[in-house]
Amino acid sequence: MPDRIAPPDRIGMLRHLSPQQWKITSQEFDERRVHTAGEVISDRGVPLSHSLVLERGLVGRRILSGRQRVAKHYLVALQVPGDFVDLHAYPLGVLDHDIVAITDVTLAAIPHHRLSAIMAADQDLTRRLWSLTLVDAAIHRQWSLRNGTMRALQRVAHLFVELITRLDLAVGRAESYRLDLSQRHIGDACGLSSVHVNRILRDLREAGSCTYAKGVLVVTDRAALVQIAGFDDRYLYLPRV
Amino acid sequence: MPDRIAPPDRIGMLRHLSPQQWKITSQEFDERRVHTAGEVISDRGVPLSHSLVLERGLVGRRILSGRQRVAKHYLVALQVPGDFVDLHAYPLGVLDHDIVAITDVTLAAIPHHRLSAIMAADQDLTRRLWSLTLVDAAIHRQWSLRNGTMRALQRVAHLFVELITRLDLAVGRAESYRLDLSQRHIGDACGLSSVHVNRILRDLREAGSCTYAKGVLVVTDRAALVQIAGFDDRYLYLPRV
DNA sequence: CGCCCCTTTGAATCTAATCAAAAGCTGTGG
DNA sequence: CCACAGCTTTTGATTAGATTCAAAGGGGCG
Repeated sequence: MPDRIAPPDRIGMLRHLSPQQWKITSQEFDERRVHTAGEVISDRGVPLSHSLVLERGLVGRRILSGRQRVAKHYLVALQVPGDFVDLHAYPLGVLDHDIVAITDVTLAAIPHHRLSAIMAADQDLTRRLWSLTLVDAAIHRQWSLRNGTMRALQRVAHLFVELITRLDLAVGRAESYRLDLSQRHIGDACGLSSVHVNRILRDLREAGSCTYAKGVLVVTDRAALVQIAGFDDRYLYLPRV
Repeated sequence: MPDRIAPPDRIGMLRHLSPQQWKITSQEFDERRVHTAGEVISDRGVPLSHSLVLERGLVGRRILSGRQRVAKHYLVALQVPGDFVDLHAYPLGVLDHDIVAITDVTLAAIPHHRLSAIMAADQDLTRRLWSLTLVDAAIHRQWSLRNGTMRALQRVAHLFVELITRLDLAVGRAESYRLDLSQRHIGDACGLSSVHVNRILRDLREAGSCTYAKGVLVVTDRAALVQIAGFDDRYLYLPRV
């Protein structure tokens, strides 16, 4: 019998799997990993033999843009608890981006050969795991749209609404969220300078929709924030609860 | 014996499947479709029972941004011959974007239930089809990076280099490419106004790297264009040939 | 205490959007 | 065959949004 760890909870996007499917899958995790804020969890181009589920904290997927003198970071994705962070490494083998811990995080790791084994026995499970990676792709499309068509205020609002919508699913609805993103992180995700993000956060505060300070987002007027963001959650393919 | 059509060629990204796998898959296509430039091939939110391989022409994936008075179009992806256009509709069932014909196109359709049948018999084929959808996701990440971090000149150059790299794989290397994208299309893909795209095309021409006129891209100095784009093809996960 | 990173604000600059207008092309119908 | 409508391309002028540079204040940590 191979080594096992206590299985991760079935929360957030993992609800796309049935309870039975998650029971089978979650037993195959063999390692729990802890990283502190800022650590690089895996580097682009390195072959991976495990995939990770995020249990606690926030993880970013990062591309170093323009390998000129000043390496600028750009965030192509943020993962919340209940997300597979790098399930796409299972079919692809190697990733085109780094994975970094935004906050202190804990992750559960499952070896690809075990994934392979349980998928061989359940075609529907395969289809659902595949779907999970495609929801990520849908989110990429929306980020691309965001940075391609929206002004700064809307971009930040849209990012906020996306994150709280996903967090609602993972940890329950609240009016205050500990994101622990620096203004630089927000800029890296929205294609803005951190200076400009700062001004936008002031604008959002003065508009009375939300305040962001010390890594905590307080949503004072959710409807207003959704309105500014022009947010439509269909692209998230939220599982029924 | 169900109805069949002449199988599509195994070109471009389809080379991620082995010849044997493609032989099996390509026999299951049951319909060939033709659309003229500008037609909507499928609408967001509509359940799909087939997936499509692009045989000829260019297809765009489009999101209508800001459903206010003036519906603005944004292109989240462009597909070239040899691409599955909407394989992700197989696991997802429904798409979050429209699919439109940029040029006159021909497509081959395969029903999802047949895909399901052949994947049940070949786990490696499943993994490779899954990979194809993940290469699309990697391209989304790069588009997001492009619109999030690059200035207009680099964005257009990067789009051009990406497209010709993918077309090289599908139809062979050349120094001239019939893209048939209008300047508005290029703007919709790069998050720029068509007016600005026009000026950028002039800049690229005057820089001596390429000329774009009447839908035809003539690459006069490929190295210079790649240089301007800061292009690194690793994200395309190109199959060996 | 001192260092470093994050936040905040101001000023100048620059990039791209917007507004406006004309020229070129294409297909249609008289 | 020509006239016209509609769309794309092109250029100019103005405006708006975001970057960059600069500098100061705050907080956490060794």
